[in-house]
Amino acid sequence: MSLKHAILTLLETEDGTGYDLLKRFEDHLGYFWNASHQQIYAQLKTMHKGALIDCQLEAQDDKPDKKIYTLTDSGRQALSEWVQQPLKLGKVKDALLVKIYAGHLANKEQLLEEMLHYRDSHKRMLQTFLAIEDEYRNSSKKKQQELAMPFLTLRRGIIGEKACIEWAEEVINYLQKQTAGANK
Amino acid sequence: MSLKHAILTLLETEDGTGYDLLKRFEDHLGYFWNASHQQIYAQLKTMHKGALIDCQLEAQDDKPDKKIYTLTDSGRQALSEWVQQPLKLGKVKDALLVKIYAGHLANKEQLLEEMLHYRDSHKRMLQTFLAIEDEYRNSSKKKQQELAMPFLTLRRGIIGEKACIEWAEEVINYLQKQTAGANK
DNA sequence: TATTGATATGCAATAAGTTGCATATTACTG
DNA sequence: CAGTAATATGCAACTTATTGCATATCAATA
Repeated sequence: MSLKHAILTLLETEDGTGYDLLKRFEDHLGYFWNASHQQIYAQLKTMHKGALIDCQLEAQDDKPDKKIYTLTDSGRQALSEWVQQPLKLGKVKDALLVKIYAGHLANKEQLLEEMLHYRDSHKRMLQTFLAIEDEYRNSSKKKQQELAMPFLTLRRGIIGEKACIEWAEEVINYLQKQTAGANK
Repeated sequence: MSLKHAILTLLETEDGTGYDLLKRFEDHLGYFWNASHQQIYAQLKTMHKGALIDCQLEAQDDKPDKKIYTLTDSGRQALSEWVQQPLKLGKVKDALLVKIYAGHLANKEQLLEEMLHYRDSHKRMLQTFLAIEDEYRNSSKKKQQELAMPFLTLRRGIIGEKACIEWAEEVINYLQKQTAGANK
């Protein structure tokens, strides 16, 4: 399992509650890892039982207590062991491609619309990433060195989004020719 | 679930046994969908129960019987319904990026080696895809029209692999500078 | 002739992920 | 003052996927 390792990674950077982690998945790891709050809370419970993380209750007036999780030595070790050992190649599951593969069954106009939407989503994502990149490039040398590795994951996002858009344009181009031809 | 739809898609192109489907996942959909044989056989069973597919036993001398599955009308309809309706965005899970994110904990040489291996795998994959592309471009106009949509999925593969390689080069470049610097 | 690899199928246990529901507070908006 | 969104947590049921095991034949190889 790797949600475990994703959580260890986030906690290694900074302690936090389940909710914090959820936000950080959305904001920082969102491009390459997703997890629902249910999954995160369940995983934290398991990891706490397994002594990979500690939990401090922070009482808050009126609000329910926060559970702030921190790495234990054992958790830190598990993380660095995981980072050392090679990964097996991850499995891909892209339903959109299955759909395109079976695209002759689809209404071309509808497919075109979906592709336009797909392209635009990815364009928006790219803009977001580019803004973060800009911020990084304008930060201090020290900060840049600190964030060098996370920055490389951002680069993956940027390069990946550009690829998505490039491909989407090809598909859109093809579908537009098709639908234009059909209306002649 | 979408393994169901991936299987429907494959069977729509051509009837086949579970084993055939496994091979076709590996050879054709491999870039964007993976499934183990256990998953496929179990899914076929479920789909057969649900009357999305039919099953003809083909007796073979000595060898165990083949179960050749074909789409039913109901299966064909389920597929075209699925193709019509818009998808929700798929979730990404890329453990390598989690690892890079936590890369400051890793041995840089080891990480470098893993990235070199990653790049080379993707280079090989790209070569394979380019060869298939070449084959397509040298086939008849008729064939090209028939395979237009699957060809677009191949294009996704090609563009995606190029992006992987480009990113890998960036990471490798960074890691090489780091390890060189450390040895000075 | 023994072993390996490809063909061909499947069950059972476990792990991982999704969906739906549930609660409780605070802060903002209409 | 009612409704919505954000904060903060979790259970239970269900679906989906992985891992390990199991069987049986045929063809080629060592």
